[in-house]
Amino acid sequence: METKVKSSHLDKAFAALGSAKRRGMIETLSYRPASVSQLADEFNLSLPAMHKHIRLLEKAQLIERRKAGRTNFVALDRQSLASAQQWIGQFYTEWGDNRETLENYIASLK
Amino acid sequence: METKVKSSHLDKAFAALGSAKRRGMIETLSYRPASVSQLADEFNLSLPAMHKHIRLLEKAQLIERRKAGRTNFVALDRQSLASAQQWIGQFYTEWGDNRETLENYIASLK
DNA sequence: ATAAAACTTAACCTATAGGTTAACTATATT
DNA sequence: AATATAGTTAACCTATAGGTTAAGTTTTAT
Repeated sequence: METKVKSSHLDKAFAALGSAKRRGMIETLSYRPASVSQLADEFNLSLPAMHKHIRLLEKAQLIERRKAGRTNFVALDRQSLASAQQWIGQFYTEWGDNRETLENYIASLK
Repeated sequence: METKVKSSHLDKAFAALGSAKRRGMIETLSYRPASVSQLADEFNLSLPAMHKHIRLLEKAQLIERRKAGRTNFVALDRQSLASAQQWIGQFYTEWGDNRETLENYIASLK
């Protein structure tokens, strides 16, 4: 399994996920692709504002975009999502946290 | 399984993870707790600069802090990491992505 | 040919990130 | 008591996020 990803991609992916609005867009796109206008409409954003979110998500490679006529469709690209999840997975594992508490650690230093 | 988390916490956690430096700090803390000075030293940052990162990570609840004498120790708090991972898990599943491509979707609209 | 639709781009504004240096506080050492 | 250690806080600077309005472009509809 390949885990190493260029750091700047993870930077952009995590940063992009740091907005509830954009996470909402990702949720929307998890059901089906949508056009820029449809998203702008759903999230009550002007086209220029949505455009900026789209570009951010695109640079983070969280979505892919394809133009059809005058309409721009975007779809989720689950690979960056996977990379982000895997990065976290290195340090968090579902099967529990049996590490010492900070308190114990400090006590152990004395 | 409880998935719902106050949106602003996820906002802060993901935003905090959107920096390679801070992800490095999290990796360091995944081995053992450390003091603010130790981290500043390891990451070649001034104390005020490190202080800001610490506060960000703390507000995102990615770390906990405890003062012992004049030294401030911080340790990973894996719960926010878990929340972030779970959020992503809703939309990305390891067992594959058999969804249609954007291209196919667009074709299907005609 | 004209006009409308679906963006895109540019100029602008405000807030926040992330660093700096300088000054201040609290704890430990000599 | 004086000094050094380990932070913290404040004032400042620059870059970027995320919105706005206005203008420009490309494609479709009339």
